[in-house]
Amino acid sequence: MSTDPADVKSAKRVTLKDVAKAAEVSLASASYAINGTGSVGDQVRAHVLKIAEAMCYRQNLSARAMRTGRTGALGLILPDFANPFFTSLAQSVIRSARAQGYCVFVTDTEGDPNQERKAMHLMVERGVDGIVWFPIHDLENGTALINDTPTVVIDRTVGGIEQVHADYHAGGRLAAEHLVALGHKRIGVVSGPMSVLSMRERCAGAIAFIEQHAGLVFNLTNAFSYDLEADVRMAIERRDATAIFAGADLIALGVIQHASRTGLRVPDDLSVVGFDDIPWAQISAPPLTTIEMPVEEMAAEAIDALLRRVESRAQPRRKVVFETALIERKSTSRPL
Amino acid sequence: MSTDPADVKSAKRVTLKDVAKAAEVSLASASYAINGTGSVGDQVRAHVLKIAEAMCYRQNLSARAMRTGRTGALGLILPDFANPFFTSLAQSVIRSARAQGYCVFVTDTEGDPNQERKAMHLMVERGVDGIVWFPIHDLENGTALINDTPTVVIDRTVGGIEQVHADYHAGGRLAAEHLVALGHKRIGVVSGPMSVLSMRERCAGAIAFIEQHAGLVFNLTNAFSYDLEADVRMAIERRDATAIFAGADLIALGVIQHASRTGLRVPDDLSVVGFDDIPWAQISAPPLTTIEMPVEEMAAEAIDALLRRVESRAQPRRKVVFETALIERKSTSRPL
DNA sequence: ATGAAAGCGCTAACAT
DNA sequence: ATGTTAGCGCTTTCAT
Repeated sequence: MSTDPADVKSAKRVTLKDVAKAAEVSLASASYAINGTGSVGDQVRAHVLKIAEAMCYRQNLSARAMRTGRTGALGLILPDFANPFFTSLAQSVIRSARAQGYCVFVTDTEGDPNQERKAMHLMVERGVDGIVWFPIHDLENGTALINDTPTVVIDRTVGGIEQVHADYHAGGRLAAEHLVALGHKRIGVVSGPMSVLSMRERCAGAIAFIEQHAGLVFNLTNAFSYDLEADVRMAIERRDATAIFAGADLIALGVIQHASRTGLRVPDDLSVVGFDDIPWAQISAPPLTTIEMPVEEMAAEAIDALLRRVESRAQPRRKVVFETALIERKSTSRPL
Repeated sequence: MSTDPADVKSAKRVTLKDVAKAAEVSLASASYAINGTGSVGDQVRAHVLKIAEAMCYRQNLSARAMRTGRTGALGLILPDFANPFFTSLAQSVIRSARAQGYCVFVTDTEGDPNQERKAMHLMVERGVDGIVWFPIHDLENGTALINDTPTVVIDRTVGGIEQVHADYHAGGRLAAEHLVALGHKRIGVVSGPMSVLSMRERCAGAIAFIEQHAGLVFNLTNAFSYDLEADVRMAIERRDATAIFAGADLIALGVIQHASRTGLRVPDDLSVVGFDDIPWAQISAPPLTTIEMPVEEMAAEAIDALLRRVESRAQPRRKVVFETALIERKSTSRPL
């Protein structure tokens, strides 16, 4: 009579054993049928599958993990969720992983190396099959942290671990070339924190080209932030640069807004190039010209490399470097 | 001699048994010591802990999960990572969960109800202790999907499941009040997709107040997107509204940029209010006046409610509603 | 093709 | 306070 879910009982989940019993086959056959492994007769398989479906059977992946040593879970560790760059990356990683049948634990470290260490430990305890790691800083050697769990590092330089990078140096150069090609002679640089190699390289790439083909008017550092420090605000107000290369889009956006607020028109009075191509870049006013890295491809490569290591730990340790590209929008033009 | 990790062997992880053996105690005592459960002598506990540390012991949480029926993992399911609103929410959920010792599987459904169903199943299989769910649409009844896993829904209305909402109606009214208080008499509305209750309520709240205290010049719908549809672009260009309420910040930003592009100054010629207070709102030009919901508190409440249900399923099903607030920035002013 | 049974690492009765 | 031991649900070897 009552098919309603009022028969809650203790609501125990149905197990493979229940299915096997209901289907009147052995545990093994049920397992074979459901996983498509061993050998089972066609009608048996079909029958088991039907029963399982009818009983709403769901595998217990913890149990399976214990037997197989594989959890089918991956970990993603990144410094800060609030930063839009990491968000794009997270999305790509999660989707790539899903496409390969993996689920991902996501955690951020709030920029704190202590939390980072704890996060790594936690992932290992949880038995993730692999870790995609965007470290806070470059590291001499990261092997102690990962405890033999297959890991690939994105964007940073960490000894002893496979890495996926973009060609930051070339990217910086690309930005500078663009500015010089436009005819700019007096160019300023506002870098992000120089503590990470990827930032040093962007700026080195840009500066080398600028010094050779134009003039470097200033070279300042700012936090990885939309808010500008006093010295860079002053440099903008001094107006002796006709163009600025910013080491990150967030900073570039800050530059644009400070310039606008102090009466400089972008791009007429001041051209601005960023780096990263975060989503915000498209909706800024004017839309930001920037250097893009192929985030999606980098994420896919990270996952591929990771799963390759999961299959067989004896992988050569590689570092794959992706090309960057100039995305020309409206924040740059010829100097007046 | 060689203490270097060259003795890789088969690199088997050290188990509790190994620790117990090395510490010369029973498995149980080792477990007690490490989990701080049962009763163990102080020196024994200390000894076990030291050995475990020295051997780099890490619990196997799959095994523990199998015994205890608890995985210590939560699932977060949301429609779309690219949308900045979900990102803030995800960050808050992850941090709240971490504070309570939980790790979270994150997945997006790309706005596809099919993927949503699959995601729910996957979470159940993985044995998450609970699910924080931001559904794509409102649902008559969601109980079939969750298969008895404790779940709390955010922002949507789903029958049979605990919910955490903001007071959308009051928020919409707040926005309208602000515009009317500024002296606007001709106000337009650009809503987001009306298929979800939270959007219908925002707009209902705004429109009711506008019709009573000013004039509703137009009432259009747009996708949840920065890009504007033809009819709303035309409505803006027609210039018979001095202010616009947008059902979402993303849309508000689109309105601002289209207005600017067609020669309207914001806020002088056109005031714009949004809804959500996404991170981008602060950096738009001009910074966007908007209605904020307390995302962090909502996430914390969701996690709390969830964990309460995890402790004991026999919780009354509640719906908790948070207040919204007006964030006054620079996109609104008195009409000229 | 199918079944019986061992055991993954752990926790929690239960004995001592 | 400490030890012994029975499973949790599953996969997989080994018989049949």
